[in-house]
Amino acid sequence: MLIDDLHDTLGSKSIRLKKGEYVFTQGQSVENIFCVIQGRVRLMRQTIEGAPIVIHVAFAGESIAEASLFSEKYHCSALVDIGAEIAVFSKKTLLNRLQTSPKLTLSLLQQMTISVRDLRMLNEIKSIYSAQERVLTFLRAEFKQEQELDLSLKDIAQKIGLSHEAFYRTIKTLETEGRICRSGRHLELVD
Amino acid sequence: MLIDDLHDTLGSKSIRLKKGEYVFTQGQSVENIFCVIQGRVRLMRQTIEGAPIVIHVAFAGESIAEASLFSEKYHCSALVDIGAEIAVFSKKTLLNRLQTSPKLTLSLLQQMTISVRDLRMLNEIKSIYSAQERVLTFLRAEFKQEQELDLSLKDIAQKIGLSHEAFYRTIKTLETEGRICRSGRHLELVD
DNA sequence: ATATCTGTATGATTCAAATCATATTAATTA
DNA sequence: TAATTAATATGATTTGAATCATACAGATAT
Repeated sequence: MLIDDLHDTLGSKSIRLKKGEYVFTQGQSVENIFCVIQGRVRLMRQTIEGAPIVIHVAFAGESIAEASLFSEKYHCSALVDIGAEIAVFSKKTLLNRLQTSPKLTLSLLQQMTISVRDLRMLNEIKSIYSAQERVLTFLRAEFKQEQELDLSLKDIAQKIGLSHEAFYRTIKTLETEGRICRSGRHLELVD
Repeated sequence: MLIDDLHDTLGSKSIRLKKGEYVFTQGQSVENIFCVIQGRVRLMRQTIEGAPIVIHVAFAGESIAEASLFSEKYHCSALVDIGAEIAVFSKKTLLNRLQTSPKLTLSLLQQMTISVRDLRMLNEIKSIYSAQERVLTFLRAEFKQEQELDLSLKDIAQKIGLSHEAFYRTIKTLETEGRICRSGRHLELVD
């Protein structure tokens, strides 16, 4: 786990934030890299014309802003979703340590490759026009990576680029057709 | 540039492939990581039900399959688009060198952060429902990163998740409305 | 130079997802 | 516990992007 490597190498300082508070905001200069220890953080981007969109939802154990390690400014905002404890690592110090700690760098690199794969998968899913196929493909992808992610249906809808109404309807249809099973917000593929 | 770092550290071996040949295919075990020296390579993924979708188009200077550095199998296929010269680096050797060469690892890491940002941007763009707004947002994003990418209109359409017909129509409308300028396949934002 | 394929372009039509509206239930907060 | 907010749900309607079809230009290959 990345956070352990970070902790071993850098020591740790942590902050507690309540729901609604920001870890950082879009455009701020990048001073720190963070890890969610507890709680949940939502990475959002303010689009110029429309509503803010959620880029990522980070759960306990995940690092955030690693993608900004080589950037001047944060390209998104991090909004605390569920009261969180967050480890803080100085970007400058981290960059220095990376020069000499291949283990840490590899750990980060590995995490980034996972992000890339996930993002590509999501892009692929979003290229599917039919809502049914899109949802099914998403569920198959989720199923593969076996990590129970607890997102609200509304969040899933946003993640895969459907209106929440369309998403509700789609999962209802899929359920009636017997292609998925539901228990509350948990969705499961049949067969 | 990553390829220089790779070359310095690993030495280089290169292959020449003609249009239509595959550098690697989805599901093959990952033995090598590649860099495009000349030509163009299309990363594609075969979806189960539908048409193959283009994940990425790699131009000269870009590495491909770095995201598979920690994977067992390639999760996409690399199809040569324009006859290409491609540098080949053994994954195993590369992974070994990464243990001891922080500079190389950082170089890779930096490239991955760029990929992550680009992919997030694309996801954001694909969340926009209106074709016009989607195209405009794409052009704004392209404009920012200043690297003239020479994709066919059809490829751009696919990239941003529009049917090519809808894309042709949209850029036509945007042009008539004076919001973009066109010269052949080159699109430019007005003001 | 000719043939073949691919990209560009536009028209006609369909259809499914967005949108707007309104309840109902669940989850937070006071 | 009550009050408030957010998520789930579903109906009615609109709209605009996909799809199908066809044509032409440009690029590639023979």
